[in-house]
Amino acid sequence: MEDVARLAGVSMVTVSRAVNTPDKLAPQTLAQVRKAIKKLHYVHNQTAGSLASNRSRIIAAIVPTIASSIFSDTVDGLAQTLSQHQYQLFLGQSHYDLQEEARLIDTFLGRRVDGLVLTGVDHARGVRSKLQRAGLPVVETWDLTPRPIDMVVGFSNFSAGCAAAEYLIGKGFRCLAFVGGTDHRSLARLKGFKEAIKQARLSGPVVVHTTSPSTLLDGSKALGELLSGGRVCDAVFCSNDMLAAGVLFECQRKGIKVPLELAVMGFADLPIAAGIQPALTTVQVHSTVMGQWAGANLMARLYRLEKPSIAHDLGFSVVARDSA
Amino acid sequence: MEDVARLAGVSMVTVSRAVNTPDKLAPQTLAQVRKAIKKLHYVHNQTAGSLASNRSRIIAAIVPTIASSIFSDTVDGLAQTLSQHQYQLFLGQSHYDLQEEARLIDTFLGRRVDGLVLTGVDHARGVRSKLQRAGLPVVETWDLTPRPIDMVVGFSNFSAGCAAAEYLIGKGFRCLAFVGGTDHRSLARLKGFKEAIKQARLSGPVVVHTTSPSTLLDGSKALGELLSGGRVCDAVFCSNDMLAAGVLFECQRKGIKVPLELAVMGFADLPIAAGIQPALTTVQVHSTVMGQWAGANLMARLYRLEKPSIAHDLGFSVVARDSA
DNA sequence: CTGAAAGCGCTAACAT
DNA sequence: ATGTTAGCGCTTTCAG
Repeated sequence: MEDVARLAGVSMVTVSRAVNTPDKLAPQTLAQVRKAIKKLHYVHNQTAGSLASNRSRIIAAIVPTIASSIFSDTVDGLAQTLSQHQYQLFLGQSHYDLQEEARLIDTFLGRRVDGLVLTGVDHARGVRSKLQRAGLPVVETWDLTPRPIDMVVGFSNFSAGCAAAEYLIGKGFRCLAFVGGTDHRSLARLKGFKEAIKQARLSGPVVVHTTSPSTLLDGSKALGELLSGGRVCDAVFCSNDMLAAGVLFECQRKGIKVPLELAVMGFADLPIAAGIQPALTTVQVHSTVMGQWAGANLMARLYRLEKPSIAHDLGFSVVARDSA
Repeated sequence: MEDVARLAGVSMVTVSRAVNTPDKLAPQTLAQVRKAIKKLHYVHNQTAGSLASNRSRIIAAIVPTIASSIFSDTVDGLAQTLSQHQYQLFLGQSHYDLQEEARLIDTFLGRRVDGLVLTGVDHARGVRSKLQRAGLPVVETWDLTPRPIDMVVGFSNFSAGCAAAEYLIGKGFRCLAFVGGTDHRSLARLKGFKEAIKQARLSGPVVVHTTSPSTLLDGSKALGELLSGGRVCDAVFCSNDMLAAGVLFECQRKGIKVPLELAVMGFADLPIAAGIQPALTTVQVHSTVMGQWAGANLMARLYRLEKPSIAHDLGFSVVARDSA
């Protein structure tokens, strides 16, 4: 930077300003500095900048997994917003393990990220207090809670589970099954699902647990378990669309007619839900918007533009298609 | 850090060593320092560490998109390797735009990443020289080239295209079609596909171009175009499995029997290929391994453990299933 | 609009 | 095994 300053005949501060706040310089000075930067192939060192300014322009996001497409839209929405503000994204995977999440949070804190996006509202002991002590903006996503660490955007997994059961019961199905993982959010959906069944004075549901992340293959296997069980169900609610697609494919293989012999319902409304044959009835959530909201509210807080809202319920909706 | 040092009755370097190289301390000293760290809730500042040590422990990866699952396994493989070495991952999306890739490279260089993983071997002007001048390890993926920027791991997209055509021709299909995007790698596959058709003295192929990233929906639409075209084809090669799945679903909707009336072949061997009904014949590539190789060779170079290889051909294989 | 001085919080290279 | 010294490359604050 000193070399650039010398070549441009200015001081180092001016070079710094040329990089960070170009509008605060006289156009001519700016032009000279830029020429010098180009000639010397100068690459501004953001690390030093971050240290001096105490601002990293980095946001970290932790998702359970990126290989399953369910969270990638949220990351994408977040990335969209961040790139508009020259922010970079650190990505971490918790693999559905709260301890792993806690470890990632520690390293991100050490790297002085300006903000953090978490998946879910269920965390390891000590995480809440550590983050509050750190005082950095945090957004929890994909769920709601009356007591967020800082901000939260999502929807009620419990209500979504209820809605799924109500939809199926409304369609006349009487023996319901649930296929899903054992993470906090899947279990919340299951709880809602059970509650609605109870309200309708039906028995069940039959439950098959899969290991997270739940894949297409888990769906196929789950159908097998379901069929070998004692009770014969007429509808299955899967806690994500991939699982549901796996069930659907297995039905095709086994010659089970959907929805006549078995209704199938998914969750998330991934692109495959609308594309698959028969089209999948599912619960739509606003995956991309969650990421965008997280990004926007992090930025709002970092730029002190406004008092961002603390909680935001994006809701969900049952999308009725052919499979149920 | 000074506070910790004082409380533990040691100097700052000792605290630094307790964090970075704990085995170089006497067990007792280490314990004292750790106690002080805990008591004061000290969070080590890696940014300052990076500046002082000139090493960020960050690797940046640029993929065309994360929302399409095709590259997420590579990112996952990379992340696996990095986490073993306490490295963090910056993720950027180029959206299939070389200029966008170049911009991302600039910001990553400014953040002094220790290494870079790129998708493809086709880049904007000036990128090669800039990276070579920066002197940081770079791995290009998902393709091969005789002249890598630094290291390259992948497979020949041209050969994969050939292999697809040869497989279909070997199965007796005579009028082939290609559905795929217009990025460098898809076009290389198309080139190979054409070459093999020419070698077999057949005419065609019929080509339908989609916009990248190519989705399920693009596949459905592409089948429409294919059917409305003049020539009636008996086999389609899709440049990724999602596209192929879209074609398959559309065939089901239109009552076209696969593979009897139309054979469908995909690319990448995503989980859906094996799961879908009928199971999709496809070209398998080693998506996760590419990421792992990239990570391992970046680490090898950064730790100077060995002279890493410059180019690595992971190959591919045609997986024959039911759709073709 | 531009500059001088004083760090940001840590680590490398030497010492002991 | 631990400490001392001297920065890493930038930005902040305050002046002018």
